[in-house]
Amino acid sequence: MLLFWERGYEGTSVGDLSEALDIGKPSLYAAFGNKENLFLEALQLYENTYGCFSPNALNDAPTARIAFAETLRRNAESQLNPDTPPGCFIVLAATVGTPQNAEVRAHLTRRRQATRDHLAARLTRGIADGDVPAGADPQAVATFYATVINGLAIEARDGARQADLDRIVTGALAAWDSLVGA
Amino acid sequence: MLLFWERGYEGTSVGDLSEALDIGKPSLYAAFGNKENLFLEALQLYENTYGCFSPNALNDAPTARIAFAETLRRNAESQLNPDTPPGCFIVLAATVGTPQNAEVRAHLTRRRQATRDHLAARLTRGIADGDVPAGADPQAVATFYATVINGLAIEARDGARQADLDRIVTGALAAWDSLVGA
DNA sequence: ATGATTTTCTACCGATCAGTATAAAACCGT
DNA sequence: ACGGTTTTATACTGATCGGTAGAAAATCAT
Repeated sequence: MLLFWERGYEGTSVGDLSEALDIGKPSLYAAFGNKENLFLEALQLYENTYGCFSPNALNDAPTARIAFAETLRRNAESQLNPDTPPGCFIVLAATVGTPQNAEVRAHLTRRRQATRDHLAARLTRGIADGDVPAGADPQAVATFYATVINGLAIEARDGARQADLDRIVTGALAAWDSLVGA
Repeated sequence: MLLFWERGYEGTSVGDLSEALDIGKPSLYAAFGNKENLFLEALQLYENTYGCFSPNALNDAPTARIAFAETLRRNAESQLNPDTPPGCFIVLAATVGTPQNAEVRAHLTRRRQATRDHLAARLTRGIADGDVPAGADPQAVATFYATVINGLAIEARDGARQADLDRIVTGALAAWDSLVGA
């Protein structure tokens, strides 16, 4: 997971993984089948542990605004966890590459779309709960914050510090009223 | 340029380039030296033609706010130019990869930093011109909008449409007053 | 048109890629 | 201790990587 996170799907060879895990390549293939499946299991592990996006933080908060604030703050923090490579695995590991790995990229695109859908659903609930104006466009607002989350991954890779990311989050949250049409 | 743009640095082989240009590999090497230099020349061509960020649009506008609005709108449009791959070359072509290509990634990181610096410089000028509050933090504001620009590249790659990107830009601009401390 | 120069084509280099055949070694219940 | 099973280490496959040697072909000045 850490190697895929640091170098991406195509930047990580099965030999690298075999060496890092101190396990022979045949054992690796016996356990995971092939490189793509191994990557998908690493992605699953990522989402279950260090994942930069937490649906729980989104749903547990009492209002949509608080939920988004908490989600973005956690996101900014997890993107610079000193124990792991900077930036979000899902955003960075496979955005471009060879045609033969298109399926891996499509899988990560679907994960990013899932994040967008989670954000939009929380806004829809906020409208139902009455803490978001009825005229708000959940898809549009969700896409804006998803864009910020994606952009944070690049910033983190470029060497941004925690204070930098926190300021970005604060700026994004400042747009809330205008975005939801308050 | 189009191949590197579509597939990234490591996702594009010299054989692919040789075939696409209908030029033998030895001719390619005679003209460009090696793959890395060829990539840097493709990047130069990108910045001179389709580049998603235009310093001119930033400096020609009368106020910083208008400059940022124009810059972001042009950016959102160029990221979905139907004649070229979606998303910004500089953001997408090499964000992760093998250690041996670290220098290529560092080069693109420097280009992204240059964009950030351009944005900050325009804000500093805005303060001098009096159209931006004196208390504004140019670096912080510039980093926020750079993050949005980076995030747009991912959105474009994920299949966003022009209206989607335009809404993101509108949302980002809505945060202006709060960001500059008006 | 000719001799010299440049360009291009074919074929190759060693290294590395994802993936595997084979056989030794470790483990297991009995 | 033993036969049967699983795991592991070595060594390999064909394909592709970035890059190049050497010969053929096209170009050029005269």
